[in-house]
Amino acid sequence: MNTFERIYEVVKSIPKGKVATYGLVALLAGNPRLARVVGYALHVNPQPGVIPCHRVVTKNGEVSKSFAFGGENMQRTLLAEEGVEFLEDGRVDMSRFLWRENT
DNA sequence: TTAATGACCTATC
DNA sequence: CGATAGGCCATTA
Repeated sequence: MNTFERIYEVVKSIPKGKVATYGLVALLAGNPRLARVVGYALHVNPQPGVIPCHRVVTKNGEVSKSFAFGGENMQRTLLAEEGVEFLEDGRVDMSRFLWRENT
């Protein structure tokens, strides 16, 4: 199992209506320092539609600008459709929708 | 193998 | 609070 595949598995394991941070995915992937690699892995996104990259946000719950595959608004909309609420700052409500293993 | 890049995170000014 | 610098790991050329 390569690091990338592990990251993909983790990202795909993110339940609907919740969001995960790069650091969290990296942590579950094996190393908490893989945050950058996680972003890189999602960057290549070999399986769009299968990998909910829109559920991955930064630790601050903010969506990466470079992400904007269809506009930052797009990602927000997708998450909103899943039931994820947003703060007035335009960030995801990490305190409530941050994905956790034990919910 | 070396050098360079990155959808990050943390610390400091 | 906003901006800058450094560090971490893996991938790619």
